[in-house]
Amino acid sequence: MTEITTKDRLLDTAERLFAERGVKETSVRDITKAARTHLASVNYHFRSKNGLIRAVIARRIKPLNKRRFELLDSYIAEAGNKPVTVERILHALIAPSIELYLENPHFLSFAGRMISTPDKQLHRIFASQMDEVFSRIKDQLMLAIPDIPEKELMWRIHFTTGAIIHTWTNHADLEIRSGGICKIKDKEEVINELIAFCGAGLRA
Amino acid sequence: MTEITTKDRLLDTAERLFAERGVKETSVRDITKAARTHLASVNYHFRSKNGLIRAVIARRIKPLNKRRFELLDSYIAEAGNKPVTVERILHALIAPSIELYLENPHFLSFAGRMISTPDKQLHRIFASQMDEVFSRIKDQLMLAIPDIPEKELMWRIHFTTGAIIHTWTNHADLEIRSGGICKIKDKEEVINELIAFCGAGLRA
DNA sequence: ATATGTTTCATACGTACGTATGTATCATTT
DNA sequence: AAATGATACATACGTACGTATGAAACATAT
Repeated sequence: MTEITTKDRLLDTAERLFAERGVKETSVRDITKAARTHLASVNYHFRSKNGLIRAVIARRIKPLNKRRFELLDSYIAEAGNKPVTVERILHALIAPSIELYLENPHFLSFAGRMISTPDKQLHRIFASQMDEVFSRIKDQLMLAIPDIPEKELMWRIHFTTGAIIHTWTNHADLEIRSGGICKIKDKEEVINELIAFCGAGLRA
Repeated sequence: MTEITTKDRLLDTAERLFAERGVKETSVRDITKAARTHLASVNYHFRSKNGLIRAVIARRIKPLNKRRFELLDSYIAEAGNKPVTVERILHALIAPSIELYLENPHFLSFAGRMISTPDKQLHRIFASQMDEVFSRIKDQLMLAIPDIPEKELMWRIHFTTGAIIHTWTNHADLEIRSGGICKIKDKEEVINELIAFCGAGLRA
């Protein structure tokens, strides 16, 4: 509950409020009040509100992609000379995000929205990180399903991304609409459903 | 270029600026200035900024869903006693939105973002409209692919939605990343790719 | 114990915002 | 032509915002 430093408390609180209310809708005063510190602390620790936003993002995004690459590399090593299966490639892409979501839902609902933010600077932060991931995923998919033309593959990776991100941002609606039977808490189920859907879509 | 009434000019301008910059990031002053009218006109014609936001949404969302239902109904009639194919069901869901996007890209990139807005009131406007659509789409899909358990179907409709919305909001990234080969302007291609991907995913 | 660097805090500044008000202009009807 | 209602407009109010400043409290090291 109580974090060690003010700086961490600010990061945690900002992350939560950004997710719950939006970035523009959350004032520095809201954040510092909720973090039980003083107004000037954001400017002291992060230079500006924008600095805080960037710090919130930086804290989570690198570890997430690191985990994806670790998984992907392990599957590549495991497969030896043979291509990694589509399902394993998707698992490396999807599972780390769902795991992160269940550890800390705030960041990914925030991030999911920021991926389509009109703020070009913020958008670029996420887009550049995703480019790395897509590049590696695409390489592996081209080995796994070599018959799919590149153009088609790019569309399908795009749709896959959409399905994943929509799950970060809008699973609550699904839970309500499904009368509570589709829950993001069912981690394995979410991952398996995403992999089944996107896997079939990719091979289509 | 020049619209007939101030009211329409405000709607068009607001729609564009909301899409380009975001709702919170667009001030009433920005809108009225770009629409070449005076500050007070928003309050006069729409009561408040919030009223303007709602009017922008109302103008587009009903006709969009009307078109979807028209298509779906025509496919149902055409199929007679037999179930409508998955591909036709998806066509009724997808094609009207891509067509609207190409007529007026502003609304759907705005709407795509608003579907995951933390603003509960705004979110509800979109979510309630989508509930209607999902309900009818789901009924038809249950006839088309009766072997898929309901829970699984709901997940897959959710993923389908994600793929579509992500295309409204983030196709520009795909176009860049693909070196220009995947373009939303290729209407038939986008629709066909979406249908192929989601169709395969739904049947998986 | 004193000095030094770090963190906390109260407060102030300038700006931008949504909205309300009062008046002026225009169009329509009689 | 006069009256009436709709629209346009300039302007003011109060509030909320991000940031800056300078002093206070605290911790650490010598």
